Amino acid sequence: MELSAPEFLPDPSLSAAEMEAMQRDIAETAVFDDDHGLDPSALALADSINAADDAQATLDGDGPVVVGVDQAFREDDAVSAAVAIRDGAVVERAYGAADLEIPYIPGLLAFREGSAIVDALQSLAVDPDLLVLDGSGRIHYREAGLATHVGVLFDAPAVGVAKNLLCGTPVEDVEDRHLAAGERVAIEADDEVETCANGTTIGHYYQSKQYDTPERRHVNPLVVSPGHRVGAETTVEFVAATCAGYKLPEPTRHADALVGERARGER
DNA sequence: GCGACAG
DNA sequence: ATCTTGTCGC
Repeated sequence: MELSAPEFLPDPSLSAAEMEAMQRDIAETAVFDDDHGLDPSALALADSINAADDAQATLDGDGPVVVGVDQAFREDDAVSAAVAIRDGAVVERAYGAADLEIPYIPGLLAFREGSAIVDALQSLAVDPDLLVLDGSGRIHYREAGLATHVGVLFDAPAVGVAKNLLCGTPVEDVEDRHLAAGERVAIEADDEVETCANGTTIGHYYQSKQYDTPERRHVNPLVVSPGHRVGAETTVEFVAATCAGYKLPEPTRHADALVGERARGER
């Protein structure tokens, strides 16, 4: 992939104030509406074809390309893996790495892990139809979380998938009740989100998987939000279409597994 | 001042 | 995120 907005490269040496200022610019550049020419059902189709036979799908290769990205950490550097999936089959893998120069700071995650991700994506040959990042996108203090930052850097459709809520208020308390598979609860901007009006839908809780009997065993919902060029509702559709019976989207699971072995020196 | 805070 | 095995339940 080729950088589209190099001026937004996540330079870890910037001051916190400069990082925040950049995020405000990124949020203004970001598009939180559908601009991708991607049909959620095309992704669902790709997944169902999946188990059937990857080999054939790989040969055909005309479905949308979804790229999952994930990071892992070592002593003092971050490694990133990008896995491209088309018609349910892995068609390419790319790795990246970058020294860890700053600690984890809520709201500034992209400046800690971003360089490794950029490194990986720049070496990716295929042109993704959708990027799936592990973290928030629009659900962010300045509407410029990791998924939005990366999406804007490459001007590619992107969504963020997180396991925990960074900020914002769900329209319904999710702590009290376990959601059923497929359920979604909107997350609205509140005072913590400085760049848009309170009440704006900035993402959703999405229950990608749930056990039949929530009594003893339950699964926590995902927190999904638009990264770039995808609306909040479609973000849920995309994530739903890429989850194949597991809590996390398939592209993310692949990236997870690969980056794990890479970080442990297994590859 | 205190709490909250993706990975 | 990471340090880490088995174990309980679906």
